[in-house]
Amino acid sequence: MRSHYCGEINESHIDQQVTVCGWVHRRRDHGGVIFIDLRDREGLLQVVYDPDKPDSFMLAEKVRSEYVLRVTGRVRRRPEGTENANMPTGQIEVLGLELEILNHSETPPFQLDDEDVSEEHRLRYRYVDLRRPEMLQRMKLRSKITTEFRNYLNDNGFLEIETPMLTKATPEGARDYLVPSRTHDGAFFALPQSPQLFKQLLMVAGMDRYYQVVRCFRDEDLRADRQPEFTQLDIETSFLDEEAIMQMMEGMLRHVFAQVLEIPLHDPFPRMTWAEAIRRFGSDKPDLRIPLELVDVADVMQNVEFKVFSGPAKDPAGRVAALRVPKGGELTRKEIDDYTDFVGIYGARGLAYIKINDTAAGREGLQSPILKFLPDEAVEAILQRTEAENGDLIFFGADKASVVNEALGALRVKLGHDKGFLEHGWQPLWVVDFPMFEWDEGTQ
RNA sequence: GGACCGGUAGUUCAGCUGGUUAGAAUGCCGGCCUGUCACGCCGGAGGUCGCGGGUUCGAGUCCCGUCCGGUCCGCCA
Repeated sequence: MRSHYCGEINESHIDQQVTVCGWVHRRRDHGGVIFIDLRDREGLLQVVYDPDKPDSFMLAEKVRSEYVLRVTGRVRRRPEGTENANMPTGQIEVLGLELEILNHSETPPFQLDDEDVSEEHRLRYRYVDLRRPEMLQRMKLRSKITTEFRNYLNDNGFLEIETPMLTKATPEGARDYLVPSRTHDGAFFALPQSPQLFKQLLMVAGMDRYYQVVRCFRDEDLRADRQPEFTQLDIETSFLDEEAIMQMMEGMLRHVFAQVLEIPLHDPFPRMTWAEAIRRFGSDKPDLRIPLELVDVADVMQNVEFKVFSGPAKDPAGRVAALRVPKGGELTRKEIDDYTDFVGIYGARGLAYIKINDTAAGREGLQSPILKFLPDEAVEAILQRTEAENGDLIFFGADKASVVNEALGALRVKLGHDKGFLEHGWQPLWVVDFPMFEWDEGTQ
């Protein structure tokens, strides 16, 4: 019978006899003394075996990584100078009196403390991967987050209600996952892309405030951050206006961040219209941790000789924008070429730039393949509008507005990560006043 | 559906312009070690270089095909 978790034993247990069960995280055999770090869901505990107890000592010599043990022993303070400050249980240890090997283990397919194991391998041996303390922490974090969502919503009069999984197709736009019916030959269930219809039924019925931590399914191709099967917090309310909903949701996020991470979020969250987000960041979900912004320069490009710029500048559906990169002058030719290829993915046909070496030296202080196409007034206006400083670099996008937004928006994020512009912390933001419709440009 | 990157000991990787017996770290096995905590020291085992074909005197390396994995675009909110 286990008396304690490994990780919960501390100085208050000194001189007590305890029985712990867990996995061998590591074994250090010094010939005359053997240390075993025993692991369970609450942490690590050092167990010591001396030759004075020959039976258990001989067993301890046979122990290998990931064996499952039951250990009975006496908690004691570690000898002076052998404490381990890096371990929560580092002030104490258990002197092993008895040892039972509950299960042997084959050599693990990878080391649990190896950070570099490929995801493919970790998934193949998921039963080992899940033993890693990092995975445990993530599971605990997830559990804590959903618990705090529930706490907040329950306190605000919400009902947690489950909705069906095996249903009819409720088209959201994605492909449905289908499940063949046993009883109706040739018919299929569809797995829900979201509980949309069901929660609306609940509102019609007067349930008033509903939420669900719910699995949803969309049969579309994956991305690094997008899986076909995922969990969302689904909410529906009746008789609340937009303002009340926003405040309630803000309150929920502030509650969860405070309870789970002890991070205070802004109160209130800043708000930005969709149009402003697109204009300044080229995205309807801008990452405000990156301090780079798009600046419109179409008006100064309308009459330049350079048709690549003047064309989109005159086109009502076009956009010409600049993106200033602080200290971007340090970018190498190869890096600029790579970024040019990068924006090509989004349909941009090129990536013009100006390096600013010395703003006081006029055109002589600038370096750019397109400088010869631009009159002084245009160059002047660009430098002023982007607030360029010596050592900066300005990228340009000129094309259909959607191409410029997507290309420079993505470039902005990539530069933020590549060049260390990403500021730490959390920047929640409401983006409001989305358009009701968008053009389908039929790009296939 | 498309573009790009990758596949070499158990694991993570190196292997240049083709050239002797394919290396490192870690893990594993054995030996030594009574205070370590990524213990240390000594020794050892471990490879269908994803697969198939081609070029060549010679292919891990070059070419073609194919399978698998990843990232992104399309798609998806």
